[in-house]
Amino acid sequence: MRLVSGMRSVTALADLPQLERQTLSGTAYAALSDLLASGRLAPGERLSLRQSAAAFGVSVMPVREAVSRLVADGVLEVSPARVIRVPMMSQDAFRALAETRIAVEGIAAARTALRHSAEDLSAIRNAEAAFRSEAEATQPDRARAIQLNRDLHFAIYDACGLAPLREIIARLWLKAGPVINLDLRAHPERLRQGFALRRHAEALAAIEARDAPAAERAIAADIREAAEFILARGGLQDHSGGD
Amino acid sequence: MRLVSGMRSVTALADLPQLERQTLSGTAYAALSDLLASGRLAPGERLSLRQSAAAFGVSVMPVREAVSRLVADGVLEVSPARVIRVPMMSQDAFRALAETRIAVEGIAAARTALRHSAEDLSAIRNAEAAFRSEAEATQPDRARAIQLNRDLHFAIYDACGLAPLREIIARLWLKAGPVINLDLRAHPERLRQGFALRRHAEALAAIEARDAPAAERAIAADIREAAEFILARGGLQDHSGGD
DNA sequence: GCTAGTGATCTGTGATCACAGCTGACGGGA
DNA sequence: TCCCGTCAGCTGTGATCACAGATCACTAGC
Repeated sequence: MRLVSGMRSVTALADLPQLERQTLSGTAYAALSDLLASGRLAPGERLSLRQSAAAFGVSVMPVREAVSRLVADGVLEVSPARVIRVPMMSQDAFRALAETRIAVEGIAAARTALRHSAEDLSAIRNAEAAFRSEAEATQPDRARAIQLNRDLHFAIYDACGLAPLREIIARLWLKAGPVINLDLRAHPERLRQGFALRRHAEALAAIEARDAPAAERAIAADIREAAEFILARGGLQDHSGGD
Repeated sequence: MRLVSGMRSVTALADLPQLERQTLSGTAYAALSDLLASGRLAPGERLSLRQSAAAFGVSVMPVREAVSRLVADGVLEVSPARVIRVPMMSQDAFRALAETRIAVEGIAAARTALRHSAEDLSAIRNAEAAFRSEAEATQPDRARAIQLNRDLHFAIYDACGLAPLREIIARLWLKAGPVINLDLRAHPERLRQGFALRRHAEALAAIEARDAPAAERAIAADIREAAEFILARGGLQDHSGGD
C-alpha cells in the first residue's frame, strides 16, 4: 500500500488490468453454464461427474465444484439417490419463475430508461438491430437468435446501474434457459411470429423516450408472452403429479 | 413407477416426506452462512480452509465446497493471491446493494399485501410482536434482535408466493449481513431509536389493509433508513481509493 | 539503518484413493 | 409367466496427497 510513496520506479505497473487467474473449476462452470443456457442439456437429463470430467479432460475435482455451484443456484439438482440432473420444472414453478423475471427485469428496464447514457443507448440499439436482422432472415439460425436475444436483454440490464440486480437476472436466465431453449428447439416457428420483435421495438422506443413505465411494460410483455407460449405448448409436467 | 398397480401392500408408503440426505458440505455451508449472517465474520477478515476444517472437525473437502458456493454468491471472495476473505464493500457497492434490496424486497412486500392468507398474516403479526418486545426491552439482546428482525422480514417475503423471489432475497441478505451486523455491533444505539419499529408497524398495517403501495413504501423506507444510517457512520471504505 | 534477497511455512487447487449406497440386469423360485 | 433376492457396476461424498505460488520473518549486504 505504499506503492506510491516508496516504489516510484514501478508506478506505471500500479493500475494494470488485474489479470485474474483462470481456474479449472471456473472453466468447467462456464462450460456447463453454456451447455445449459444453450439448451443442450435438457430438463430431466442426467449428468455424471466422471463422464463430464473425462469429456473436459480434467479430474472430477473441478467438475464437482462447478456442479455444486450450479446446484446451489438451483440450475442442477442432486437427488437423494445421488443422481445429478437438470431439474424438471413444473408448470407452477415455471410460472413463478416467469413472474419473478417480470418483476425483476421490469425494474431493471425501468431504471435503464431513466438513467441510460449515450453509450448505453447505442449498445442497445445495435443489439436490437442485430436481433431483428437475424429474426427477419429467411433462414434464421436458432442458436444465433437465442444468443442475440440474450445480448439485447442484457444490453438493457447492463445499463440499469445496479450490479447486484444484473447478477440476479443472470441467475434467473440460467434457470429458465433449459426450459426456454428446449421449447424453442421443439417449436422453432415461434421465432417467425415476431412477438419478441414487437416488444423489443417497444422497449427500445420507451428507453429512448426515457419512459420508465413503458419500458417496464414492454419487457414484462416480452417475458409473459414467451412464458405463455411455452405453457400453452404443455411441454412441462403438470403439478398434479404426472410422472 | 408401477407402485400403484403392482404393490398395493406398501401403498401407504407412497407419499412419505421424502427425507433428504444431510451432507457435510451442506452443514459447513449452513455454519459459514450463519457466521456471516450474524456478523461474526467481519468484512476484510480472512478465512483458511484448513483452519476452518479443523474447527468443524472435518476434512478440507466439505469446507472447500461450502466456500466455493459462498464465493459464487459473492459473499466471500478469493483474491488472486489465493486468499479467502469476506469482501470489503465500498460505499458505492453498498448503496447499489441497498437499492437492489429496496426494489426486490419492495416487490415481495407488495405482493404479500395483495395475496396473503390468514396464516400468513398471523405469522407476520407474531413476528412483528416478537421483534417489538425485544427492541423495547430495557436490555435488548443484539443478536436476538437481529434474528427477530430477519424473521419478520422473511415472514413477509415467505407469503409473497414466489419461491424464486424469496430465494433471491435470501442471497441479498447474506451479502448485506456482514456489513449491517458489523455496524450494529459498533453502534448498538440504533436499536433504541425505533426507526425499524415504526416502519415495521407501517408494513404490518399496510399488509393488513391489503395496501400494496404502502407496504412497498414501508419496507423501502426500512431498508433505506438503515442503509443511510450505516453510510453516515462512514465505516465503509470510500470508492475513491482509501486503502 | 535500511533495503533487498531468501527460505520456511502456509495458502488454495487439482489428482487420486476409499467408501457407502443406489441402480439395474441377471437368475432362481413360485 | 411373473416376482423378488442378489450382485456387479456405477454414483456422489469425503479424505489424503502433491504442487505451484504467495507471505512473512529473517539475514546478508550496501
